[in-house]
Order: sequence, then C-alpha cells, then structure tokens
Amino acid sequence: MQIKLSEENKDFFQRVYEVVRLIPKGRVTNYGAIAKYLGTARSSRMVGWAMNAAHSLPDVPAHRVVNRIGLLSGAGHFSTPTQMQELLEKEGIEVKENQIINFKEHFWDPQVALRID
DNA sequence: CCATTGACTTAAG
DNA sequence: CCTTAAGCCAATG
Repeated sequence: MQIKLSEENKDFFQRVYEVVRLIPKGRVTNYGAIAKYLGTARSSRMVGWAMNAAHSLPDVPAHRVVNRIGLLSGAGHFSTPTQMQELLEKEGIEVKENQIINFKEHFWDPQVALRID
C-alpha cells in the first residue's frame, strides 16, 4: 500500500486553478509567478491556456491574472473587451489602456503569500 | 503526423 | 522599456 500523493498528483491545469482561486480580492499576479510556484517556471504559456479553459469554472478569477508588466493581455478573451478591466476596477485596481496602474503594489506572489516558514 | 499558434517568460544586447 | 532568440507544451489545422 502506498501513500496517497498530495496535490503533486493533480493535473497542471487543476493546480493552476487552485492558485488562481487563492488570489485575494484587489490583488493580481502574472502567469510566470503561478508557473514558478508550481515548479514549471518556463511553462507560463500553459498557465494562459489554463485560463482559457477556466471559462467553464465558476470560481476562477482569471481577471486577476495578467502578464508580467501588468498588461491585461487576456482582456480580449472575455465576453467583452472591457469586462476584465471593469472587474479589476471594481476590486479597487486602477486600469488605464489595458494596463494596471501601480501594478507592483497590487502584485501578489503565490510563492511568498503561500509559503510556510 | 508535422506545422503553426498562443491570455508568456527569461536572458542578452 | 525595446528587440531578438529561445524555451515551453496543449490545442488546432
């Protein structure tokens, strides 16, 4: 009999969803940070693909995930091109020209936030 | 089955 | 920050 594996055994997409669900309201992160937290730092494209597939999921706040410079690269994939910005502004994040203002202060790093000392 | 694409990132210049 | 190059891998043609 073997030990039940933990989250390591889940699919990559599944793990991405878990992390994205943990993003606090009013915070954002980027694809690379998620990928890095999952141990696949260079598979950031897959995180994007996971978001694309996340549309069917009820509680995956894909609007809180942007690219590394705080640009709303996923905006065009929402129902309306402004949906993503609207959601972010609603959470207290200022967005201008598809770019998050003061991105660094809103940034949420799973590797730091979810680490256990 | 091979080629291209894509909600990306990092490194080097 | 910009450009170029390379890495990554599922999905699509």
